[in-house]
Amino acid sequence: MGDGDRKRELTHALLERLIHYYHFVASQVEEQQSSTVTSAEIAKLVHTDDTLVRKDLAAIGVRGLPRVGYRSAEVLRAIHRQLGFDQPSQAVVLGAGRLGGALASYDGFDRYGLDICGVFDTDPDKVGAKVGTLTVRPIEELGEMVRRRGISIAVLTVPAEAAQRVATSAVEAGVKAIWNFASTNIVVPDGVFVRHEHIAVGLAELSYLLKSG
Amino acid sequence: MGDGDRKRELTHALLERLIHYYHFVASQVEEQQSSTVTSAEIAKLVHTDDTLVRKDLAAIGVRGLPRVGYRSAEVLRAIHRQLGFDQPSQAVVLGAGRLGGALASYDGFDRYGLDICGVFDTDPDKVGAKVGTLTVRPIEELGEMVRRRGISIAVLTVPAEAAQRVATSAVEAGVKAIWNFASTNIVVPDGVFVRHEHIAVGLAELSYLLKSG
DNA sequence: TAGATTGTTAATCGATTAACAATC
DNA sequence: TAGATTGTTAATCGATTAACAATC
Repeated sequence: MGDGDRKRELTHALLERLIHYYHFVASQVEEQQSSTVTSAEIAKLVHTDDTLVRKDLAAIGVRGLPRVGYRSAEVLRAIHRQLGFDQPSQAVVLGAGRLGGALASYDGFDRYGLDICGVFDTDPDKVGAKVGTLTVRPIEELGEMVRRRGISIAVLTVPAEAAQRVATSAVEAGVKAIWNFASTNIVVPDGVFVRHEHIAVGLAELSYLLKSG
Repeated sequence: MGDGDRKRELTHALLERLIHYYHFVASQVEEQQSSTVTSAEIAKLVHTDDTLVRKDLAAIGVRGLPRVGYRSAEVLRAIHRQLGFDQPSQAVVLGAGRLGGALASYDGFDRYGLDICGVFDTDPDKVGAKVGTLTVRPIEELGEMVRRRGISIAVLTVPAEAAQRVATSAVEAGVKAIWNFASTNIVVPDGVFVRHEHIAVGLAELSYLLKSG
């Protein structure tokens, strides 16, 4: 990317906040008649500070109107563009257990430019089953589909002992990022992103807050 | 809590790192014969810096051995104590769909002092079904179970339109924290913790990294 | 001892918050 | 105008990193 490129690297925290803003502003637009939203309103919904909201919006080029707030449509459009929701990423889910099924049939992804376009499993009993609008396919067909459709992301929900093997074959087929729900580390070549999702963390944190707070 | 109390408030980030350390040190103990681990080894597994690992461990009172590292058992014990894994928190899952089922049957919680002891749904077709070792119960029985067993956490996986209603009845029954997977905000009285889990964030972030990095 | 590793202080960095000016 | 809200700079805070001393 060139020096003059508008798109700067967003930090994890900012990215997360922008997605939250997007979510809540979109909800507000659906539920209410108002076409504008103030930084204080967004801040309240997202449990953060209004100054931070203004700074974040300024960072992605949204200008507000003093005494009015921000035009909701403009906020949505800016986040949409900044996060590249208009260039959808295609993903496959590997493992058609309960978690894989939940993720594959979750209909909240498309709003964020995410398209789950396949579910795979090794278990012959699961192959052929319907998961939402998708049909579970045998894992042998993964490589062909990834190559043919240029799929870039794999969502890994297989058991820990299969995780490395399945991840390796996904990467060999051309996947560039792995969202890993298996409770084990996986090793991938340089240039492949891995995000390890540690599902117990959220609950453990709540539990800790209860005990200490 | 008194001034002299040992247990200080842990930040979100530190809490998350400690859980990761716990997870990986425990795995390492299971897999290898070594009973010690260095800060550099932990740092590599968790993708962070070895200085930070030493600082974190010092913060929870673990002392290492120069030229050797840390005794794995001591690391585990300290995190275990600090995070209160020995005083288990009991939780119920509300909503027995795919996601609720996945969470209710996930066996990785107990290691962190978390005990899922009930699954509830309104759908008569789901009531009575087995989810892991649990049986789905009608939501009408929620209050009684929460009161009788002193359950403090509810994991909310019902559809958005039911979220507020179900959350309210859980709070009325005595639940003190809600792990909210419904894609809507819920309002609770002061003193009740809510953690909103926005499932699309992880995937959206990977997608963004692919497009920009 | 020499060397590897921990432990800790200081420096840096970035994110958040506070203050207030600018604007309609 | 007065007042509500954005926009932006400066101050603060906390987390991370770097440097290096302490230790076995």
